[in-house]
Amino acid sequence: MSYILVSEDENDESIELPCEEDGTLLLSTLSAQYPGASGLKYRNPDSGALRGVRLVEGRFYPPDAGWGNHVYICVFPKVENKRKSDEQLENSTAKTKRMENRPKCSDLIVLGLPWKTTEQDLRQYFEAYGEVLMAQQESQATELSRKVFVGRCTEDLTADDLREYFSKYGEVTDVFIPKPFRAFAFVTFMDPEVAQSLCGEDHIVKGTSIHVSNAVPKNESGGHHGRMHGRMDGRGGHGGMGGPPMGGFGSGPGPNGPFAGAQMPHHGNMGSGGGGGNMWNQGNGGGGNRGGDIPNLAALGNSLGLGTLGIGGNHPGGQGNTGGQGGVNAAPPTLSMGALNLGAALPLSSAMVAAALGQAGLGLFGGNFQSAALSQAENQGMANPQNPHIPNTTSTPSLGGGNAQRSGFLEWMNQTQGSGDANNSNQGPWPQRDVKQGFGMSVSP
DNA sequence: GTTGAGCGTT
Repeated sequence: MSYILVSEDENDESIELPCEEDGTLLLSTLSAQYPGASGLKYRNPDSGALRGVRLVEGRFYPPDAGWGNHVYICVFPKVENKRKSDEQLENSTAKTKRMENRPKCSDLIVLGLPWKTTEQDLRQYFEAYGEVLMAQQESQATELSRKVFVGRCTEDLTADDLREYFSKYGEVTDVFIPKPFRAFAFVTFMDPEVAQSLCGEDHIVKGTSIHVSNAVPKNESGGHHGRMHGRMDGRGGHGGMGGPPMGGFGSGPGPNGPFAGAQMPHHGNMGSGGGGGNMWNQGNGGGGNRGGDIPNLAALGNSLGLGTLGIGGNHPGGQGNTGGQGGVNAAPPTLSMGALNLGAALPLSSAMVAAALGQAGLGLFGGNFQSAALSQAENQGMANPQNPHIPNTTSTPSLGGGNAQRSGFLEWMNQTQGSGDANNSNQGPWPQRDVKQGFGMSVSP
């Protein structure tokens, strides 16, 4: 294992950072010691100039001559103050200008995370791009991961049997066997990692082959038994146009952008608006369980492995609520929606979009995301944070096509500001990065 | 027969 010397400043004490087997240095390794660092540079002894280190998809690549004995210096993203200077603005690239002209975003949704991903992991990864105010795994994930579902139980298996058997893996804090007999049980461990480690396995308990898997959240989705079926197909409603499927965000982008409704003091009205329909299929027409939509989204997000981040935020303090009254009301206590940033309600819908597109990836949401972070993300091709080798290049079929059967939400996403013309694809007031670049990502102003 | 309760209601 080789180490390279890294310091925060040219005169600071340096830290030896371990390289990977292929000789690269992981950005995450750097971030672990220098939170927020986004790059590396070193003094080229020949020219006396500073030289940047190549960074591709989360890996620093050594100079042609190898890492050598240079002391590498951390580079930190420029934060704030850029947009204030007209001079700098003029010097900036068109892309930068474009981004500076749009309201900053501060919330990211991160999809496709492994179940094992911790908030610490999220924080560590994203600190390279700026201050991370909040990194949250939907709150029940931690709780739920302590509990496993035990399928194929037989009636002779008692709670004590299960407790005794599973105790060899770790402390069992609870065993639940539904009555009347339903051929399954839940076993809760003290240590989530123990629970996690057992998932997917078959075990023999008292001669019975049982199957252990993740416990699915219960009491979710507004009473649809916690599953994604229910009325997500949006049929049977009475119509009306406009309004996103979730309802509550107003029929058009407000002064603060399309998600203003979620950020404004007044609550969205989950019960009105019509429109909507389903995220996945060709549902048209309205209806559907408004109140349940947000929890459904949450459930989906969780099933995808969802995390939310708040970066450098400038949220309207305490205002708004996540997705309107209905959603909040319908959210089970374990969702603790209040703990989510405002943007989080909508990132959940981003999860829906990404899921509908069969993508795992990133979504950026919210109002004030630092452009530095965004451009960093762009520069890195929005590599999958969990696997920098896999950029999210999944194609995005049929989203921008102006399909009349497109889902209400996607249609809404594509509408032109103020016009409500759903056929104006890709003309919405927010960048259609997800569509145009094929990333599983959306950015909202 | 492979996904749980009740509390009491933002």
